Amino acid sequence: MTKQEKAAAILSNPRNQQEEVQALQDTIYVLGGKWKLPIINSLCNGNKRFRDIERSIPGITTRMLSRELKEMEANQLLKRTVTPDTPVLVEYTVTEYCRSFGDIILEMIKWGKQHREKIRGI
Amino acid sequence: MTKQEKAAAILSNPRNQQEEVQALQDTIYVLGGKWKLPIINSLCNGNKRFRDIERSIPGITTRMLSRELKEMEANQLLKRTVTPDTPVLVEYTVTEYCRSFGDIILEMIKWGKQHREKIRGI
DNA sequence: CATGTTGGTATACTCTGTGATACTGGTAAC
DNA sequence: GTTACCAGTATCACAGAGTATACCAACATG
Repeated sequence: MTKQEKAAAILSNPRNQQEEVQALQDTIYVLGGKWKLPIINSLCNGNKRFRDIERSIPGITTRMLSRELKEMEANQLLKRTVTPDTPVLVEYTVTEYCRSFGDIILEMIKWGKQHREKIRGI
Repeated sequence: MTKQEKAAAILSNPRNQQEEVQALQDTIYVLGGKWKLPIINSLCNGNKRFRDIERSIPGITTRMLSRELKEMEANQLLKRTVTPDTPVLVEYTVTEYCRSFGDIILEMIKWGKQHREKIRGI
């Protein structure tokens, strides 16, 4: 490493840190709250209908689910499809964009499982 | 797949889903809020002292930082070390346990960066 | 024809996470 | 001796996230 390279590294390091904090905070903002990740997870697990999603997420209320679904639809994280047969069928599906959270969700599930084992193990 | 295997798969599937939602919600609970992940990230980046951590996280207030550090210390996510030289030196470091969030944080930073690029690209 | 399901909305309430501001006691630097 | 840094604490205040409960219209099931 030359002198200039060192200097560049030193100077660029704080910028990278700033960038990373920024990126992290952005993600936290988009996924904010108790419910968005569980909803995405539920959809990815094949649940498409309102009541199915509701039942698959312990603790969520219809109001919260309704609000979050709306917000996430507005943010292009999922698609709402109405099939006007009788009875009307409403289906929610994740967008490709939303699928990009897959790795985060998997890591979080992994952590949660390990955590439980650890606690149980004590 | 035999009949029994199929049945077992069908029966075990909902249980796995339940388990996964549970794990996900546990993780969300532990990492809840705007600040815990940025704080862990900051510590992992080498910041140890209160004001350094504070400066490294845009938007955080001393009050929030103080609260979160206390809570995280109580939950064994980090260690507080006081060196009673004059002036007193207080240092925070992550525990091994806390390091297990590393993968989640990396995935979230990755997502945040891609998100920014995507938005900039439009 | 009473009951249950679906896809939600309406209203009212709690509460806590977060922010803004100020302050403290000790040390160090200028 | 005034200013600045460290490691926080103390109050106050608020929006909005989340909860609880009830309700609706349309259809299906027994």
